[in-house]
Amino acid sequence: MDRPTQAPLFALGDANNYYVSAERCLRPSLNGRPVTVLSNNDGCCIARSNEAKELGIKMGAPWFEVKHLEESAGLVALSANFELYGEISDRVMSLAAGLGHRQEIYCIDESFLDMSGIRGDLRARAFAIRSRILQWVGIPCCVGIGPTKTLAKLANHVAKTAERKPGSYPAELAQVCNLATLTPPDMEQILRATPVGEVWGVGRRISKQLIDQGVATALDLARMEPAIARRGWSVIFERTVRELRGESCLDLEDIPPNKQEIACTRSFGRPITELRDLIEAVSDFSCRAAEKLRRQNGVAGQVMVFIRTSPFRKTPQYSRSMVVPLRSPTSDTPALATAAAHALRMIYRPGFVYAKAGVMLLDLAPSSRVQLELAFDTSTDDGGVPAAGGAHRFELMRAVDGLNERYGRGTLTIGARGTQRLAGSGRNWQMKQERRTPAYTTRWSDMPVVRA
DNA sequence: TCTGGGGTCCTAGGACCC
DNA sequence: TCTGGGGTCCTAGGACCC
Repeated sequence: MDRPTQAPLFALGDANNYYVSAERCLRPSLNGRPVTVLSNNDGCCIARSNEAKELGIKMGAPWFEVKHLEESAGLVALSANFELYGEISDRVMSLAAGLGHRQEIYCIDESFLDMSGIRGDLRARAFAIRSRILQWVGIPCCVGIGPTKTLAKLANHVAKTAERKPGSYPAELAQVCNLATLTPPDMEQILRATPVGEVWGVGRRISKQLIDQGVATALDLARMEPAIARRGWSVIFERTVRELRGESCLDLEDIPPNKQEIACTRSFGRPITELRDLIEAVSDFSCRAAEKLRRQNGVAGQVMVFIRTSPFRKTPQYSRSMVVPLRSPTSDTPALATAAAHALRMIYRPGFVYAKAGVMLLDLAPSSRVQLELAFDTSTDDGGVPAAGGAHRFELMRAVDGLNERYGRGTLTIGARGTQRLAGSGRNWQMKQERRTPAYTTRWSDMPVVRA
């Protein structure tokens, strides 16, 4: 318990081209081929193999713009299978945890590790974990180590780039890069070779502003006065500069905080104009969002709904959202779905071609106390919105969630009749079914769809 | 024809109050 | 003609991340 205070040291482990690598775990025949994974409705490329990157396919590239590469270059495109990626991620994360004493799972394919005070050859340790993940799960990873999270991120960038583009950085930094062991001149070289836009926290907009002011590399940014960063941009950006200079400002968050908002949004697979179709979509989104909410034992105080036309089309544009406060916070699907439908009716305008809609649950709180209070409250909300209606109702919801988790989502749905699959109808539906090979099909079932 | 989804945080500006 | 100052709270919008 009483570890002496150490100089902080962080590692960032990150899977390479994660979604593509996950697909390759199941289908080794994809190795060596250009592969891309497509977003919902096969809209755009959200992951690319190195071979696909070499074809010039950009992150987020619309599928219709690169589709011709299927014919001309043997590009393989797959519809995303997020359930699979989640399950493989769990395995990767549990192995990566061995790298440090604490782990923060940052996203599906990245985790930060606290390596402060760990003795021995850290580089060798990271290589050992890396090869274990590759061997046992089949996912290639890179590891970056540094005295701050921002520098660990940068080290990871160096490790990945040195591997993929020989000559960009010293070859001995490929796959695992520990910036903490570099001499100051070597460190300067690395920073000088890194475009400022690659620094974690510097996005497109700030990057452009920095370059306009002659701050083009990570080294230039590290030499900026933090006060200037704050005055010119924000406190967040000041922190980025400090971290880049080696001053640790961001702690490891090994206990994930509960979400402050929960969203479910989709682009539609086809143009939508009718209110009826939007209501079905929004009911479905409410349902999914409510499940996530109950999973974190939360209740929502507000529901937000938005609808919008496509900004990429020349057609008349319309985009509106509305927040509906709930009289009492709840995680009850019908209550949330009714509120969402109510908001939708308020903002819907006929005559537009809608491309996207979403439901967000806001003003979240832990449910324990509220549920207890509601156990004695069976009143209905304003406008006929049923209130949560007691603890047994909550139990019913959880039971339905359990069935859906076990037998596949959509086994049982509440309230929304005829939930139509407007979104998520991928091009390779049959391939998706095929992919459920025994190694990963703990939740598949042939149960008939039952609608409550 | 066809352009993802799900988050966090900060800031500016308006409303309101004394 | 001239038209305070400072505080709080809320929201919309914009930036960032993967």
